[in-house]
Amino acid sequence: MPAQPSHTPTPATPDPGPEALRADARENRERILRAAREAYALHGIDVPISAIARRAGVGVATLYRRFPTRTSLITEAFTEQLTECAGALDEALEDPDPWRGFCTVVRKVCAMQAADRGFTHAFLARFPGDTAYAGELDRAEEGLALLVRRAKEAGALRPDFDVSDVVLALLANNGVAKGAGPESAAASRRLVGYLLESFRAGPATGPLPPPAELELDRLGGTG
Amino acid sequence: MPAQPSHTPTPATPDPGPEALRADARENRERILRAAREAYALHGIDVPISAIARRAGVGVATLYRRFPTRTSLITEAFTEQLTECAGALDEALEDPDPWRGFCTVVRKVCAMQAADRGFTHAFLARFPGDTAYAGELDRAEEGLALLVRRAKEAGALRPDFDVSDVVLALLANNGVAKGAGPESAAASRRLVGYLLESFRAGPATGPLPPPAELELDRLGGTG
DNA sequence: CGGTAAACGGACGATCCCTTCCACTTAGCC
DNA sequence: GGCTAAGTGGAAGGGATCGTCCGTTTACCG
Repeated sequence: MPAQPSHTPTPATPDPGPEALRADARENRERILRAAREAYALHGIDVPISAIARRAGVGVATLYRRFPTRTSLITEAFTEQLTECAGALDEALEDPDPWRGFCTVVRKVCAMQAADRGFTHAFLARFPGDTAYAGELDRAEEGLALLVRRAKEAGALRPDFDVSDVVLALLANNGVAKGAGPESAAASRRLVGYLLESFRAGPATGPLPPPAELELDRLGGTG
Repeated sequence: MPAQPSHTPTPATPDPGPEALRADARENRERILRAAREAYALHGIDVPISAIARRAGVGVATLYRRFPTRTSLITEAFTEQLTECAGALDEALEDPDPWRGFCTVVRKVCAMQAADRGFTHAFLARFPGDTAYAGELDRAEEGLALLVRRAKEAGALRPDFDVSDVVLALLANNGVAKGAGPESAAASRRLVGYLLESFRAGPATGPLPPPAELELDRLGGTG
């Protein structure tokens, strides 16, 4: 990355932010994001950039100037949904019944996975150098750990449940939800039903294989 | 496909079969299959043909003459494992305890998924016009249905279990097993532990979301 | 041992995708 | 209204993979 001309008004920020854009550019930026969300939801994050540009009715160059890298577009496109996830977690933490909160958040995130083919990929993929994601993820993991602890203390979640089992559930659900149609949504619901049932503390739970050391990053990489 | 010369000894079979090959060609064919299995296990079925050829120590043309299409190579490479699956199912059917048989076959196939990155893809992907697969699949589904019925009658498998839930489990497991390392094998084992527990007939099982109309084909397509 | 056809390998054209470049257009300010 | 810089679209460069072609090599048979 070459040095900027010596005295631009914004020396350290290559991205002036969406508000500083010219009106038409801001409009196009929104169109691109909308198109990207639609395309990702329908076809996963593997859709060519050119397809997104075409769907947005702009040229490829326009897209690239606004989102210099592929990942920056993906990141931006899914920020909304990530926020929604974080909100779901916050709501769950406010529920007086921690088990109900736990179920709700798991159901919600899994339903989002099933509804949007690209979501999990964006959710699980580690974007190098992307600090916004990292912060959210850390916060989410903290909140999740708290929720799990409370649900266990309430005697509703089985004691040998591990926080990483949430990731396990998300990955499993992702495997089911990848198919496009409405039946994959149904399949996802049924899987979550099974899983939540086995997560619940019960009388006759036998020993379980040990939890894998799953992290929210490190996963969803190459598959 | 143009007509053959009028009177070849094998008029209807474009593939003379591995035995009729020249010695060096047969040797190379085996090398290619071995290389393909290794590569698929390590990196999934997305590895370039050229990489497999290189690994096998042959040129690309050699590979293409033996396996005219990408899928023909994949099909051939995974036949062995499919046979193993069928064998596992047969064994399970001979087990006097249908529940134990059921658990064993689920664990086995899921472990194979976790051990071999390409396996599920080859297992679930529908290859148009591939009759060998179709026959095996039909047989497998029959056997599975029988096993499930027996396990239910024995009172070990919950009554609202559906045969398609096996596919559900495989897809879920696939989502977990996609990561390469040993921890994905551990994750797979743990998931299967959870799932089998929730599949087991128990006292306090609440209502479950309805089964999706999952078929062994139609899935694993585009994701 | 020599001939022939099968088999071989590397190079090649086609296709797809990402990314950059450049000449033209247009919004926003004076 | 006109100037300027931001913005735009399409074309072109670069990389990867698929599948084919063709001149060369080699196994097998007589």
